[in-house]
Amino acid sequence: MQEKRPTEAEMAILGVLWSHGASTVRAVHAVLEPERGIGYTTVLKLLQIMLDKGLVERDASKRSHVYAASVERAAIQHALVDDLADKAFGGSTASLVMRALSSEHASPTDIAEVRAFLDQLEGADEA
Amino acid sequence: MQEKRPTEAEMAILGVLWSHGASTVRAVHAVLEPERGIGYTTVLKLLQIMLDKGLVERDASKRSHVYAASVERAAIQHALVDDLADKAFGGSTASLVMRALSSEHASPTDIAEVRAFLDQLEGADEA
DNA sequence: AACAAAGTACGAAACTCTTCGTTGACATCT
DNA sequence: AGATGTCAACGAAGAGTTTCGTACTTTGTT
Repeated sequence: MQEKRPTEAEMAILGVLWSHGASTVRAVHAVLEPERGIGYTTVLKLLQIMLDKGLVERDASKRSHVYAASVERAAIQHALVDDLADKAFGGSTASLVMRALSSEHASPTDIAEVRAFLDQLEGADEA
Repeated sequence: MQEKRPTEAEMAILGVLWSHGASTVRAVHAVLEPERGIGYTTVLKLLQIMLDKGLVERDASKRSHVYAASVERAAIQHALVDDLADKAFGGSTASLVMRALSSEHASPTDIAEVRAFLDQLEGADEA
């Protein structure tokens, strides 16, 4: 069983791999450098560490190795949410959700989206 | 402006202070020792660090200092949720919420709770 | 072949977090 | 007063994370 729960820097890299697909170190660096001022070798090192941890896979058949996420975005998101629920909400997912929805960052659009999602969820239950 | 975002161990201590109210080091330790096997001096040190950071206040007028949380539970929960939304959900609170609700840890009871909360939220909007 | 460009690998430094041992102060009991 | 117990303060160690400089390798160009 593998350890879930990437660190902050690892999440930034996974974010790139998830949205851009398999990428070279250079490509990942090109995305991350402007938004976080991170060096090339830092990205490389992180990817090597993540390879050790099993968070990414790589194709080393060409000179520029190509890295791809080997964990699913949804799985990691679940792990992080459950972890936060445990640490800060006594394990209650419902508390976490309600707190999230009462944030000023939750727009009416967010609320509507969530409600639609909920309708769909319950519809599936009854079917 | 103060740094929000307690670490994991700090959250455990804040949890005790929030639910038990102001407490001595010994009292906090009594709660945390069984569930996490943490030493007395570790709790003390953590509380001293948290005092520096402004996460707790203390009354040192008696021999056994009494510590109290100086941040609100809701505020910290908000900060942590927003932080997670940024790091793992591209800043979208709605995505985070939906992911939380689709977890196997979200029971039908949780769903019902959230729906009720949503009804109330929208009711308030329309009023 | 020599040189430059682009890559990977490695090691180490700087930080943060967590942990606890040790020390010295103070209090209590006999 | 002396012994015992309780407490705060401090320092330091170990682990994990993030960072990058340096060195070595491979490829391409002249």
